[in-house]
Amino acid sequence: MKIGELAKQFNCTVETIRYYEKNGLIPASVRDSTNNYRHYQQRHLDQLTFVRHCRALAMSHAEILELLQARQDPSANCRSIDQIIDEHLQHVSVRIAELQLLEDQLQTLRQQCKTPGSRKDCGIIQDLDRPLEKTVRAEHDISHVSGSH
Amino acid sequence: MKIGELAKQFNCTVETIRYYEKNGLIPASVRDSTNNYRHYQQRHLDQLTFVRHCRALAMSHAEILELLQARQDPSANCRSIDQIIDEHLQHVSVRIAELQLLEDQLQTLRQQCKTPGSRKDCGIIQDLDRPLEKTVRAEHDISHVSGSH
DNA sequence: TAAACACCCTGAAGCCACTACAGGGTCAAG
DNA sequence: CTTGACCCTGTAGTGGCTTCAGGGTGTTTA
Repeated sequence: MKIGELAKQFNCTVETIRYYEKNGLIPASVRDSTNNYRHYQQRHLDQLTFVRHCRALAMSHAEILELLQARQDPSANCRSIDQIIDEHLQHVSVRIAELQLLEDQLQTLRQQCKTPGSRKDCGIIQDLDRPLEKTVRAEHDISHVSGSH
Repeated sequence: MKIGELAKQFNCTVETIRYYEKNGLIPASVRDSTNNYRHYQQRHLDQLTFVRHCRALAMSHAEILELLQARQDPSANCRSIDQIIDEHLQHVSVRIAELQLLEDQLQTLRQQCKTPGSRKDCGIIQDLDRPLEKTVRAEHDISHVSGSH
């Protein structure tokens, strides 16, 4: 199976697959000796299924590489696998809490301007001109929607 | 006021301030003619307050630059300001919903391995070896914790 | 048989908002 | 006069791709 076909089947781009291969998320492909095209076999499909499932669960490549290790070693203990999932779940939960706090703050801000008028009287700009609350700054510091975990 | 002092007051690094200046988020600093050190005045403090407040609300630099435009033009209409906030709020809400879906999926996954044992029997790995549900893949496609908005 | 077009290759640069580092200059205290 | 804190510029790194430049290959159709 050629790379384009694989990409279509997995609903991603060929660049993504090449990128995964380069970073060891899927095994190296077999190359056609005449044109150097990549060819994929069942084991590639299986591992790509695993990887894409992990990515859909928002795991980082580092986390996925750890899980692949465990996956390849049947004698490994479950503990390390559980730990990765638990920590990841923790990241996600923290991120949700942060974003919910943010949502509240933005809704409050949005309330400052109920009636559209001139910028001079805009409560939103006036609000943003005030410094941050100490509490907010302390706990939350800076994060963004696309923020780090 | 020198850059280090400013950074301390705003609880950020000097590199961040230099970066903001380079990207037009704060006005160019006045330079000391003998040693080329940056010096900051009240207008810098005011604008940096605004910018840091926006960043604490997870706005992108592009969004902040738009708001700064409106801020500098007292004759501007409130509408554009509201719109930026509304759209940003929308991003945040969507992101929260995505992450909550993710959290559910991860909790379900975590349930697959209740008793620590050998990797051979690990329900988590077995689960990850299965392809994604079509519904999930379709609506959600791929995102990550630090995901895009 | 040749042109058109779809597909494949590599390697480098771009995205975002910083962060870190290399390699220097400046300044105040002891 | 040395130490150490601060400042400068410019470049590279982060993650997970995406895009682009500049090619080669393969199939189909005129």
